[in-house]
Amino acid sequence: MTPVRRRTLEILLETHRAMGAYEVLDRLAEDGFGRQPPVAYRALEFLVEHGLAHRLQRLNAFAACLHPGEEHAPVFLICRKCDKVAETSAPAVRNTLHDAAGEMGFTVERATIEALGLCPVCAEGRE
Amino acid sequence: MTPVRRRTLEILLETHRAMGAYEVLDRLAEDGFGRQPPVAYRALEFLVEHGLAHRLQRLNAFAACLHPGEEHAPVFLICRKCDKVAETSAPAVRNTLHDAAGEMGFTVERATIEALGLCPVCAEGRE
DNA sequence: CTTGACTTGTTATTACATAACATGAGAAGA
DNA sequence: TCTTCTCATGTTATGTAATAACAAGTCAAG
Repeated sequence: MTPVRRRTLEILLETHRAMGAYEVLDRLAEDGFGRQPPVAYRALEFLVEHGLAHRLQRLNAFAACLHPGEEHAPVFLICRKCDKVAETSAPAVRNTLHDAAGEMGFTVERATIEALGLCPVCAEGRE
Repeated sequence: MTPVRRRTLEILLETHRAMGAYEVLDRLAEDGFGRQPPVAYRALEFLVEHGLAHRLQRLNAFAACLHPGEEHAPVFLICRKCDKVAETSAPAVRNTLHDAAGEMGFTVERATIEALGLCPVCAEGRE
């Protein structure tokens, strides 16, 4: 865990939002780190590899992992209003997925499960 | 259903692979349609909106819908070797997802479930 | 002290996606 | 028939996301 990587994780944790790589990069640059895309991408890649962050495909964004270390099957609930990301664990979902794939002879190595919708807060207010 | 849209769908069906928008665009151009990105993106957007195709976030790509018309909860099995996409339906997965989200007060509007792995064919041969 | 693995940084380029505007065809209504 | 509206298609230009390829510094093992 190096300074850039630590700072990147801190940024993700502080905002608690789905963040684009370039958004992260801007913050890193403010703190004196490099201003080039690979700086952010490499740090984020590292965090993802080590289970400290996740990549959200739908938004082309990243979010800090809320359950690092634990063996978990993350499911993301992304609010389309405020971009906040709730991460929940639903082993049953994963199991069903693996079973269904297995029936077709397909070997699942990695899975992405993302739900887009409204969080409780935004659902209360007017849309 | 217009010529561009029809041709776009045909292309997706013919290849039966996850295709990037620019890949689709090249084929459309060969057939005399426009060469600019919006041509492909609009046609693909239309197909997705009308349930004739799906967008695969992990690959930034698109694939024809194999069960158009049916009310379905698609789950994608993407082979990382040959890029072929198998689309299966796993209502149980969706149900579990909706339930888990509901417990947290989250309203699911759309969900993306994609599995990356090896298809039976590629799993047989050497990786 | 030197080799090798690794991290960070750079420049440059590629890939993906959309904004904004112009044109033309076809339907709906005066 | 003519006008108007809608919508599909096409364009130019730009914005956003991601990676390739290389240079330089650190640090531990031998």
